[in-house]
Amino acid sequence: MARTQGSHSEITGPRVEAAALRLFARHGFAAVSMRQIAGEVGLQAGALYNYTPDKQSLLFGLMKGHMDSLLDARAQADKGGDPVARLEHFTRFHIRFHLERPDAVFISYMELRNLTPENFEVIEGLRRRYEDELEGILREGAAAGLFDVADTKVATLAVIAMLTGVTTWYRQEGRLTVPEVETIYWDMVRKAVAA
Amino acid sequence: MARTQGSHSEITGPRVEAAALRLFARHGFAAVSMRQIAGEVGLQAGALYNYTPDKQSLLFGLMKGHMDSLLDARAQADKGGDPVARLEHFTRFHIRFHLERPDAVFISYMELRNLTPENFEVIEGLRRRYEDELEGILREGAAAGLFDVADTKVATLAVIAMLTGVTTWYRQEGRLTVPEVETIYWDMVRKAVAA
DNA sequence: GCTTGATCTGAACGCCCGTTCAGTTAAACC
DNA sequence: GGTTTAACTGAACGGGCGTTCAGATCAAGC
Repeated sequence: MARTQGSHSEITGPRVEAAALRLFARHGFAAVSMRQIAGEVGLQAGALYNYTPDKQSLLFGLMKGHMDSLLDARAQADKGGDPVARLEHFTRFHIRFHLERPDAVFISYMELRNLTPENFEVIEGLRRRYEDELEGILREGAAAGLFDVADTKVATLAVIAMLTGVTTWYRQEGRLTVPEVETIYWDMVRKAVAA
Repeated sequence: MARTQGSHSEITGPRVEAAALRLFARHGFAAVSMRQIAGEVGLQAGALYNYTPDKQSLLFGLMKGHMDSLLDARAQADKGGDPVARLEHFTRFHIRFHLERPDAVFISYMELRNLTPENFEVIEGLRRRYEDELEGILREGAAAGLFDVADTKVATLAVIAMLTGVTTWYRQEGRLTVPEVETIYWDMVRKAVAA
């Protein structure tokens, strides 16, 4: 047996990534085997190596893809304006974006330690670039007297931790819609940094 | 060869737990082997089974121990008072307690998915009991008109996520002392829930 | 319709896994 | 000092791991 009916790399490739994303998020990178991923797609393990040089690259590709699309979406979305408006926009954007891809978020925060040092550096750099977006807003607002934060860097990390935490409890079938959640969090963020 | 010089279970037992804690936190439960843990303590893998029935119990014991001591310490520390004072006390307690045991915190938040369903239920229950402590304070303060939170449950989770986030960036050698960090976070928490 | 190249199988490689256990040694007790 | 018991070794168990590759099969272009 060999090449199977209806096999196409442009279909199988994304299916491999999707299966890896789901399984890594569910069970963790180290606990998922290449055979499991292959099984999910309906392949033998060997066939995966048409799509990734190794397991590590598979993980890195998922995380890099997530961070790239996060930074891209953020760049598209930032409409400028005064710091308060920008902060509200950032808050709502962050919540919406993260709630739309819970698996990728989970992996990107949990599997950092399973990256090789070089790959870790890349992801860390992208994460810092995203944090800098928020820090810039807070710094600008503080300089204008609109915000009062004791330590801009700490405030940045505190706000991001608070916002990202939403992914640990939010359920689509729950009692709150995403816009409602956005508003609740924006209320807390606004007050937390208020002058 | 067999029993080694100076071998005592009351010494080896804690050493096994400490090594497992360190290694699980560093590399993740699934990525750490029993042979690695044993090596760290200077044993063969088989000897570990004098101290734990299996690897899963080792993880569960660490997490249960952490949650128990968290709830114990919290029970000891709650001095009562008005909701604002209690909230400040909770904030400072949470930060201090978590910064004192980063490895246990890391494991307890990251390795939930590696617990068997029954063990998961136990840890989840303890975690909820801890969250209820904060939720009680917020509810009491809101009823008294001291706090203004749109959704008490969401506010609870948001505050805890923000506070726990401190463990991801705080370094002992860094520019901030623990009390300074406590004060910065308390300032944000206070304002975030303020009326 | 033939050829070519992309896609996948199935088997194998060497290695590590969690766990068990008979046997051996050191500590503890009388 | 002899006996008992706690602590540990070393080897083995069956099985799964990531990765490689020759060979088989299908899709696509002429």
